[in-house]
Amino acid sequence: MRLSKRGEYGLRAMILMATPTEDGHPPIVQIKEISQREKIPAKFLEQILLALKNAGMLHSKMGVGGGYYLARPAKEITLGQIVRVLDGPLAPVKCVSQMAYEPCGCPDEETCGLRLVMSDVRNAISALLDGTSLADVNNRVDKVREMLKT
Amino acid sequence: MRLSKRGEYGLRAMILMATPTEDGHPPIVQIKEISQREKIPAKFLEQILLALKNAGMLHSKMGVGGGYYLARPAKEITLGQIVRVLDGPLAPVKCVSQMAYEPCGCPDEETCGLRLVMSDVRNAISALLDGTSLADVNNRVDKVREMLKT
DNA sequence: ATAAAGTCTATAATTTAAGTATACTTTTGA
DNA sequence: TCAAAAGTATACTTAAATTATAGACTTTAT
Repeated sequence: MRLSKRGEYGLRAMILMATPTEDGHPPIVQIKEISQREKIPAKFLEQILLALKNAGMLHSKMGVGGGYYLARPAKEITLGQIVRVLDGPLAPVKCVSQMAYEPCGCPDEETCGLRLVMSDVRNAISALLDGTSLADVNNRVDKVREMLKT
Repeated sequence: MRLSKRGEYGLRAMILMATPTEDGHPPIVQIKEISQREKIPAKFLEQILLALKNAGMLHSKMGVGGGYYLARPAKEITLGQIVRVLDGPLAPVKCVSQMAYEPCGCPDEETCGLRLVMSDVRNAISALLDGTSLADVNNRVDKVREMLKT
């Protein structure tokens, strides 16, 4: 049940880009900066951000002073969306996937025990990842920081 | 977040072996039979059952009339145990694994947003898989069968 | 014009997954 | 006692996915 490096790096990068700045604007961030701060190979990150851009979750600006920034407000981008773009469906087995259903070959799907359970697992994962936005993540981090300060 | 074929086949085989028979005994089942009923390549299944045996979840009997059977009652074997043997830790990232923790390299683990969320995901998966025994699965299948009958 | 950025595509390196092969041991029963 | 039925053990192969690197190109600000 592992998240790939691709997925992990992409999530880290998106969370970083969703970190609010003084002014209200979505911060514009360079690949190089993300790469250094999160210790992600720059060329690998490049591909990941490009995929996210092509999926419509990021915008970019070329040239001097350019970089990437969120295409939508942080509270409208969920972790589930990001993971699906980078790692594919959330479901542990294809036959319980909402996004990419495929039969799994059991004689009778309706009475397949594995399917019944894995369907619950997929729903639990989806509830968490589709229910958590980038803004939620950063709010949570802030709360933890508050707690630790005292 | 995908379950491997190894994990999937192993779960299917275990669920099948946990299917109760008339007498109370744990049924003894041959590789060949499981392989045919579940459409799993026999030689691949062989390795999977061996791993499960070496992990103490199955016993076996060699020779004519031999086969595999559950080492413990079906209600004492959880899906989580099986998945861990065949596919490794449930956690999406190593740094939230209970069984096989490893640092994931973020500057500060306590305030890592990804870690906070993935920890929830791992707990949700664990709650379901460690909370569901082979007996639970078959009871559930029986219930669905009842429902469909009417 | 030049340097700083992203774009695009190819390819290399590594790892993992999935499946096959083969030689062996144990047990039963004709 | 020996042949057939079963599991044991390990090695090997193949294919695919993952992770990463390389290089040539485009856009933009100054």
